[in-house]
Amino acid sequence: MSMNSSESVEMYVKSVAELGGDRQPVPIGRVAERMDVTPVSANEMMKRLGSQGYIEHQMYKGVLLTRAGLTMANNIIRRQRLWECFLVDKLKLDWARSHELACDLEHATAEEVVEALVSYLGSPTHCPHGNPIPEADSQELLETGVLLSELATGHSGRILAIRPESHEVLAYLHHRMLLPGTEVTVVEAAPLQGPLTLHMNDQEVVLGLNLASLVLIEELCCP
Amino acid sequence: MSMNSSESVEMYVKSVAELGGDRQPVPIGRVAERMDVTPVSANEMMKRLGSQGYIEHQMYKGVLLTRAGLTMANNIIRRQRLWECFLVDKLKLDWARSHELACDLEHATAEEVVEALVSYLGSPTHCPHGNPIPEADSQELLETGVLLSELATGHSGRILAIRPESHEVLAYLHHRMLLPGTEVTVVEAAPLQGPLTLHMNDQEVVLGLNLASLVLIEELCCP
DNA sequence: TCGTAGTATAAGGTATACCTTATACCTCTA
DNA sequence: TAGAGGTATAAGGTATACCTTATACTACGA
Repeated sequence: MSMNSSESVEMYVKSVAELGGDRQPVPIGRVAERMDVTPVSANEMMKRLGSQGYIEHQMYKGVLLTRAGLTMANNIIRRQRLWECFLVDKLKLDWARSHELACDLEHATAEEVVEALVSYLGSPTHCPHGNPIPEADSQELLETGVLLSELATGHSGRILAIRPESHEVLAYLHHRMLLPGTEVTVVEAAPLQGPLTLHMNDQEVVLGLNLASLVLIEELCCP
Repeated sequence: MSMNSSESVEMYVKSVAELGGDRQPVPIGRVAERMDVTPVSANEMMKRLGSQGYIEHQMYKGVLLTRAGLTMANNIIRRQRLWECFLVDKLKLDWARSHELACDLEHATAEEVVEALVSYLGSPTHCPHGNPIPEADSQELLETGVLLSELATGHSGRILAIRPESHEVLAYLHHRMLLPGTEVTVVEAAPLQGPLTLHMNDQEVVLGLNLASLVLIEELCCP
């Protein structure tokens, strides 16, 4: 019962959570991609995480988070999003950069710092990218909205959140003003996984489908 | 020319600086003690730091910081003391705990965060324990005041700073109200490295000599 | 159903950062 | 000046977290 979760272990558990490991088995190959390691390395680590009780490995299918794993993931995500709030709201740092800066800090943050940060920030509920901040030791991974990539042509919605994959993605979306709160309408969806054409802020914006799948939308029923 | 300074490397360089490696050779045994590793391990690491140009090893005498080493140490100390200010002034966390909490954060802090933190905190000049915050890339390790352990009997002074060795030490001194700003008079110095008897806040306080050597004093000429 | 893409495991290697044990060596003090 | 205590190095071990190469196995689509 060692409470030794190294930075590496924490990053893997967070990755599994962000790949949906709380609901469906996540293929280890996906984890390897996300962590930028070889499948062999990811496999080794999954074995370790399994023996430490954070994941359950279904052969040839993927890994699922256990309760302990989900709790750990939520606590890491909690820390990260709180730091993002601090970096953006207080330090006025770049919205797109905040994600990776917070990722460095999240592993070095004691519980008492997290709780003090919560009060200091006024108990924020969402990070600057619109993602919900889990409660401490939460067992559920909150999901908001539908993917912009799955919004039907002609339909409208308001951007709720951006899944913060990388600095690159965030900077790109920030530059096109695809930010939480913005209203968008899908004008056209090109065939063969082609890009979406969106109407927003009285402008037309063309967005790749993979990028659109990182944008979470609250569909507006009466546009 | 790799800008890879691992947490371990950073901690060793900081230790050497705090042991006076900017002025006199620090015996590697002292470094080993401070880092809580064996002399053999410290020796291995000193070899690496030497090859990376952070220290200079004088055989059987000790290690000295190079320019690069001193710059690194100052930047680490700068980060730590800034975080201490944030933790104590903004988050209202424990004065004694802030040192080690900041030590965790200091290695995970990007340059842009440091600079944003400086503005946010209003460019503080000293940490909550009274130690000066070095400028970015500073080449000089600032020293303030004289050691309380070297204050002559009968003399008075004002506490400038506490050398933050450990949580234990800080908690002890905090409990006795030995804080920056307090005025103290040395009433008696027991022989054979015995404890000091101090007069402060209309009370008598007895303090071990080793502890007194962690307290920095501005001597008051006309008590 | 066959093959391929993806998944699993074995074997062996690297780098970091520690450890122990043993030996040699220097410096300083009694 | 001799010995003790501290310092240096060699040799070999551990754990983590990666890697490559090779082999085997599974699942799924054509």
